[in-house]
Amino acid sequence: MIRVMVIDDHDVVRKGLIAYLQTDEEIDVIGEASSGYEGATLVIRDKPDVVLMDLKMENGSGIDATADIMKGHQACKVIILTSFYDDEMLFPALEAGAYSYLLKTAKADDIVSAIKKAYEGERVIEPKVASRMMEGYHKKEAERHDSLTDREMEVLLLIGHGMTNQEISEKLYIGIKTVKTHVSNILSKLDLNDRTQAAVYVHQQKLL
Amino acid sequence: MIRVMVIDDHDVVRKGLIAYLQTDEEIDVIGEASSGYEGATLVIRDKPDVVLMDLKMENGSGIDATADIMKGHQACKVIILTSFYDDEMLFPALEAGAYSYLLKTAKADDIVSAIKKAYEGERVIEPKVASRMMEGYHKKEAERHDSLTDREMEVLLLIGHGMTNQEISEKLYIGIKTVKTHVSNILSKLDLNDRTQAAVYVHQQKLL
DNA sequence: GGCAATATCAGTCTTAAGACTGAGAAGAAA
DNA sequence: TTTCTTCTCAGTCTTAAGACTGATATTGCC
Repeated sequence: MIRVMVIDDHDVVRKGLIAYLQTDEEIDVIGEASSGYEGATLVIRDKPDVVLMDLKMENGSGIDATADIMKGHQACKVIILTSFYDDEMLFPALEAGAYSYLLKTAKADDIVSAIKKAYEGERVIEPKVASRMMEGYHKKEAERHDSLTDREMEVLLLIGHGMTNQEISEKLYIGIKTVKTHVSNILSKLDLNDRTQAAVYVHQQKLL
Repeated sequence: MIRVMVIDDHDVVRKGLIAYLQTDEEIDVIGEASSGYEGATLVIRDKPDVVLMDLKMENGSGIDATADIMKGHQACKVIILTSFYDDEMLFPALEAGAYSYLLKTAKADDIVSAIKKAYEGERVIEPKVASRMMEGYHKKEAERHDSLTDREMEVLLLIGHGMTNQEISEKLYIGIKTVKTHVSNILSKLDLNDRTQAAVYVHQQKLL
């Protein structure tokens, strides 16, 4: 039996996924969690063979949770499940220790298959995503140098929501001076003139 | 038995949802579809009591599919399932004939409950969404009356390009004071706080 | 003619933005 | 250990933004 844990903040998806997985004889769902933090804790305690992890969750991202898991239970195979539009997260996910990377548009049986393959030591990277990876690789290689840090990207996305520096500082629990520093660095790195152009950038690059 | 059909282009979600629903004794899943078009056809042919419809699908939206269904099988209760960020689709959905409107962050049992309620003639509108609806209602009511003038729309789009007041004034051959007046009126009419939010608005409403 | 909507612009005032300089702390990498 | 990066924050200074009030010209409508 492959011991599996499902982490997804969408109750519908999680319960459904579990119900479907239970129909397979080789799979045993030993636990579930609705947040990355809770999930990481459970994984380290119960040490499942495979974890199905939603990438985007309200309380803490799947990336962070994956990184936490790898610290406490390195043998675990984390399969990232993601919706279509965040394939730019593939690299951070793999870097954090994710084993496979699937789109939610994948067939349900592909998920089951990916679990079994992961258990046997074979990675599955969604073809669509993999091809984009190759396209974007060289570009990003050049851009990466003077690219945004994690924190800066975080701030940039909040600007893309239309937030002021004050609001961002409250959201991130940091000083407004710090936010201003981040914003200045963002504008400088992306060669933009003001936050409005930054917001436009976010939407044109479909970062949101 | 309540005869249910599930329409969702995410195979994981669909299969999972079905597997979960089948565990309920009162519910019988009689069909499924991975696109709105295919789903509408099946619904009209097999006439289920309740339809679970994903709002965002790759091939044709859930709104259109719902409208099609209501033309061919009006007694059908369509429950819209949606992710968190498209509550602006509530009105179009209800207009198209949707019966209930749930977020995917809802508990799995809430979905089951919503199906039973729909079958018995009771609507379920997600509270979070409903409250926003009330907020947005008057706004939209007022918006249609004194929506933006041609000139204001012109200015709004330039803001959406990331231009400053100075640049806009040069582009339109008018004084910067005039631009400021337009901007103030735009922000007031659209209930926004600053030009950054205006730029975000432009892109979210796909005006550019 | 009178009326309403629109577009234009002035003046004043307050504040958020952003540039620039400098610097301390933590962590990773060499 | 030293070095580098990142994240944090302070202080100063300049300017663009935006609110508010008020004014004039034009157009179309009743």
